[in-house]
Amino acid sequence: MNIAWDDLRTVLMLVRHQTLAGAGAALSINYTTVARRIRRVETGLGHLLFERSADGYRPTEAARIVASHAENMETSEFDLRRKLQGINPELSGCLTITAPQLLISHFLAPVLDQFDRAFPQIELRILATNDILDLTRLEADLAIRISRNPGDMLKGLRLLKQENASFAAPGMAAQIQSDPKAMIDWIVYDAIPNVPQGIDPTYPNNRVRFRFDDMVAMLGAAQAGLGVVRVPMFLGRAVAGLVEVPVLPPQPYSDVWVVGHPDVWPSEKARAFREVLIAYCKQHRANFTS
Amino acid sequence: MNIAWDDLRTVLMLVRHQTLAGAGAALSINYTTVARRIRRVETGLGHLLFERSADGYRPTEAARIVASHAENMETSEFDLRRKLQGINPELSGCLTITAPQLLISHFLAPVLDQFDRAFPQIELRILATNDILDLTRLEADLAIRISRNPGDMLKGLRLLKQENASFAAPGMAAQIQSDPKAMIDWIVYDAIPNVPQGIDPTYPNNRVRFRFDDMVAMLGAAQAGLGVVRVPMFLGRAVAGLVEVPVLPPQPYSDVWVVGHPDVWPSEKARAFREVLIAYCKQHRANFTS
DNA sequence: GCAAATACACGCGTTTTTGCACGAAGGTCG
DNA sequence: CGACCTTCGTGCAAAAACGCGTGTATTTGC
Repeated sequence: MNIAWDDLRTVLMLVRHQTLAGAGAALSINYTTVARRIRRVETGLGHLLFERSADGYRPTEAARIVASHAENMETSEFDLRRKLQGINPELSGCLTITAPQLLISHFLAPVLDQFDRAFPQIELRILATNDILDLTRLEADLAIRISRNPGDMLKGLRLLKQENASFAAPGMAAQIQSDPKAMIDWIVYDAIPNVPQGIDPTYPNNRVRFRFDDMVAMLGAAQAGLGVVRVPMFLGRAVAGLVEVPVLPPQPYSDVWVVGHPDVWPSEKARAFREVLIAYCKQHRANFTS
Repeated sequence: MNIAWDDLRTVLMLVRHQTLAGAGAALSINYTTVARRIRRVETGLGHLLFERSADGYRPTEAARIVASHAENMETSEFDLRRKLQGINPELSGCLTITAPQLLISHFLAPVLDQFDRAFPQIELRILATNDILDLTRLEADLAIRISRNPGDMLKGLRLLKQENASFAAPGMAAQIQSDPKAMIDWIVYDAIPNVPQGIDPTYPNNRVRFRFDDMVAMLGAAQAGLGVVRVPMFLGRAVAGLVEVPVLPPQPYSDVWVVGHPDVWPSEKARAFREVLIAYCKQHRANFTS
């Protein structure tokens, strides 16, 4: 008569992943165990939940109903874990931060060092990705993001105003300076596949030479002298082998924010990290604008 | 990192019951297991959840937070089980009905017999109680209730209009008839502790002799000739050793309803039971009014 | 048309979880 | 003040759950 809640979670995972192995991996258990739990919950509820086939378990209508309620339970679990994280007074344990790779590698790395020295009991976990992680699902405790506002229902603090500008390898920079009317090759980001707006009329001839989907590769190409890139000012300045070129005058760009879920935001560990982070940003804010 | 949902339920039960043994009984597990699970979830979450003392486990603030979220999960579980019950097309398995004891013993018993003969695959479970069971928590699938409306958010169908009247043992009835002006002793229900209103002026002298908290005992007392009772008409007529006395003319009384949760209501088993029930009530509705 | 890959089913040995019996501590009542 | 009741903690054996290896069916790719 009594149904195990963990079995409901197993159903949810199987509905999501369609295969025993996939669900097992998501739960960090063997797929055989998934199969056993499914059989158990099926007999317990008195409903067939999946049609077994050679290419996986196909959920029945009943399974979808189970899954949707298990999803509510999962939401409650995340709510709970965030709340507990928020009231945790310890300055020890794990703290997960996410930020764009390039922001970490070319600017934030010293913050990590400082924080680790100041709070050696806290194990810092860094997720360096351009993906927008789901802070509601506790994929990270705090996120450092480049955007116009915190977004969603998140709490946020603006760390830095920033501008972007045009950069190129020194050789190319010299060539542009010596012949402003010559054709200027641009390396642009896939998402905005045109020559930037607002180019100084001194340089009338511009074209897109390459479109990239990855900023790291773009910087490499620019370093190799393949063209001019528009990047945030801190980044162009921080990358060796690039110099600013006056083709594109500095323009306002999305700001740098630290954001977090309201539940997690007040936690001691998050507060401690923000303190170190804010101090560091204040100290180096000149890097971000002209 | 991963927290077992069943452990959260265990925390919920311990917060509710305060003692390991109580929580264990509620979960049908040994109390040592409760203690072990609590320890496990405490280390898993990194929060102390209970203060151990000789008279039980006292929840901390963190435990209350866990419990409140586990309560949401429990609600989801009940939602789920009702939904599944509602879409269950089987005419087999268990069906739980609740009704007031006296309604069952003096009127509904034949329905149970008929239903069991018509649907032998369905195991009928009867909760004969005057308590209002929580259909949301699936304490019963259907309830037969004496009330003015279905109540809550429940679906309902009015089965019978009924009236009540005054009954007494034959000896007492004869005495009342022979001497209408003599003092008439009443046996009344605790909840309404006065002589009923609307008594025929032919019988001017009335007093409360006993107040009871239990209807079965009241009937016994009336059978023994201790006084006059006001009861639903079907009941006075069905009980051996009582006859109607004209002291209190028949009055409208709360009706008989069958009610159920909207999720469970459309289930095949519930539908089948209602069919038998309604037919039986139609056939015998004359018993309930004058 | 055949081989590789993928996915499930089943049986066996191991690990984990659970229940039970016993003992200690604190509170209650005569 | 002492017997009794309730409650929790611990050690041990039984039971349940689990992971692994093997076998089979079906799909995919060449």
